[in-house]
Amino acid sequence: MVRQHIATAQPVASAELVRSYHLDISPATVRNELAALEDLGLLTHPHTSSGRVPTDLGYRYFIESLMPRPALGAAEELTVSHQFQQALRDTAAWLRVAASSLARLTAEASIVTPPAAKRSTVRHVEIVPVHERRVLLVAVLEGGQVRQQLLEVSAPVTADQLRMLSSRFTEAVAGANGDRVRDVAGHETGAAADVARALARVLDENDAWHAHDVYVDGFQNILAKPEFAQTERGREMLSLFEDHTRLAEILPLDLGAGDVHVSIGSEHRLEPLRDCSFIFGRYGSDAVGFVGVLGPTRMDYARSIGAVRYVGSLMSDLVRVMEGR
Amino acid sequence: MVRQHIATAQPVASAELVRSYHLDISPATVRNELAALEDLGLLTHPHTSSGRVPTDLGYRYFIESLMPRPALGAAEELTVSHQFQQALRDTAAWLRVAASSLARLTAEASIVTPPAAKRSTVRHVEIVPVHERRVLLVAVLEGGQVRQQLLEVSAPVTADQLRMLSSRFTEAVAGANGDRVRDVAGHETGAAADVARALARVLDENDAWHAHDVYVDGFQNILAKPEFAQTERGREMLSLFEDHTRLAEILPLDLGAGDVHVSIGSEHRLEPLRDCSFIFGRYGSDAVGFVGVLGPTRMDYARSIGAVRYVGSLMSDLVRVMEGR
DNA sequence: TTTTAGCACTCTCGACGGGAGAGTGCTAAT
DNA sequence: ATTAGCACTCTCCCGTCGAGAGTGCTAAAA
Repeated sequence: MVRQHIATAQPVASAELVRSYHLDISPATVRNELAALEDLGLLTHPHTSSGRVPTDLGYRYFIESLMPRPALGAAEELTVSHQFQQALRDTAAWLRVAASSLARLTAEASIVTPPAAKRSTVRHVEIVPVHERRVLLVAVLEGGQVRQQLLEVSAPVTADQLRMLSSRFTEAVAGANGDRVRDVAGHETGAAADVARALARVLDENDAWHAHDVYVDGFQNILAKPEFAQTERGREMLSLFEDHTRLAEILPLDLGAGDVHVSIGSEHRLEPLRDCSFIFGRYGSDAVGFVGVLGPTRMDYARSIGAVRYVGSLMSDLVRVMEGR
Repeated sequence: MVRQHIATAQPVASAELVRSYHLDISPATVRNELAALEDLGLLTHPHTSSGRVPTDLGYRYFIESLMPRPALGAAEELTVSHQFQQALRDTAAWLRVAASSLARLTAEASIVTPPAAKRSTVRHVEIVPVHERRVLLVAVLEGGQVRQQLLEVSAPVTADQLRMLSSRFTEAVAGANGDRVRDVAGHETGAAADVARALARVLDENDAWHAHDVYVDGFQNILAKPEFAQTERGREMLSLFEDHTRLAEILPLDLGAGDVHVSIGSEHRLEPLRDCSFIFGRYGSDAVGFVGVLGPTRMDYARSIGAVRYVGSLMSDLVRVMEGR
């Protein structure tokens, strides 16, 4: 009840509450109640005589106990799912669309990580000639990601040889992970060995947490919020945003499928982002990735959680399509 | 001489100039000179009694006439080229590396657009099965970009059929542009026609100016500058930064190869970015893209121009490698 | 026992003002 | 042509003050 009003502004006063909710009790009564909540640690004062502000604990309590079941409107869901439909074909656009949808829905900053398999395996390999001794290795992974790698081979190869090599390789390594591909490399010589080693490396890199390909969007929304008018805090947040390697610090890697993780203010480990909250959801099953939003502790949790959950489910659908199910 | 000092701070005063350059003339003399420059329109006052600030025209004159030949230090060039070496294999990382190098070198925000051919042509086509009637079309374009597209075919196809189709297609459309591929599509039926149509669409999309895949970096640097401490202006710039479609407004599309285009303050068309400058360079020959930095009018032009030129030349090298030369 | 009115108290915020400092423009002397 | 001197004009940084908002507490009312 209290926080609802917080979601739109400044500290909130007792008289303001009775006015905006048409309560037929006096401000004094409300003050007593608020004082009680303050004793419980759910609210604070910025200074002795000013409205109340929820504490992190207060927000937590709000989310757990009194928040309406988070959900987007049907019309909004339709808009977003429509956008996903549009992007269905263009697999490279999925993450971008997810990030931008999330940013627009929540009016916060959004983060989307690519789906990462615990152990990537190959579905198809193609070796495309570029120049005499230079080839482009294109690997389609189980899960549909496409990885490319430019490489020099130790001996010149013809287009025909590459074609044969490609199909032989696809047979040999289909379904194989990095280690298995390395085994195969051991039995090959010349250009074939070069290619196999490169392929193994691609798979390994794909297994590691890679900070590239993380999509972010909507940072504008953050700078527009009054609490970030003083740039200091905005800068801090932006640096987290641009340096994707640091994202690993806040991703809830142990999150269960379909769950949504909310981290409020001081609950997370990032000192300079004390009064920011993160909301993350997981998508996918074999290969998992994260979608999330990032905003001030004062944010519309119901809406954001709903948006994260919905976009996460859409991403899961897409991944499922790509996994051939 | 004057601007040098500007590059580090606030309006600059006459006495300050004699002090920092150990001139053996008096402040009054300097004042007379400055007043003369002001009459020429190269300098202004923020208010009647405060140091001089260069006008856009002043910066322009500085760049054209008195700036030292822009160049990076050998050590810096080495660092950057080393980073490019690292990323040589990973074609998907090129743009990212370029953007981050530029941002770091200049301490401004950077923008890198992917290489776009006037008329994309195909080098290799591969059709990978995903599900019974769902396939992933992977197209390697002349110039080495890899494009993927997920599509439903009207009739079920087997993996063997796809393999044959892939190699037949690669023969049929190698070197072809969108229109030619569409011709081919006309002679095909069933799944083959579906694939050909999709391929033509991919090529067309690639020819159009596409705002995705634009890499930006270093926006932190901008927020750190004192002139952007008030968020308003920073927001304006960030919105340009996040909404890549708007970038088309400022790209100097007619730029000659190897040239660097500098746009200072009011010289460009973007009203809200009155006191920002852009520096853009072009890279590539068949397929061209842009690298650029974006900062306040008060920026280190020598350094930035040098950095843009150097990173542009490295990108040209990479593109040349990919074009098989 | 709970609610409420009343009131003193506290803290923020914007306006006002004055003084210091920085820097210029001008004039007259060198 | 250069320079010293000086008046003048801004900005910027306090300190003060009053208005306004909102609380906490106490005592009365329900």
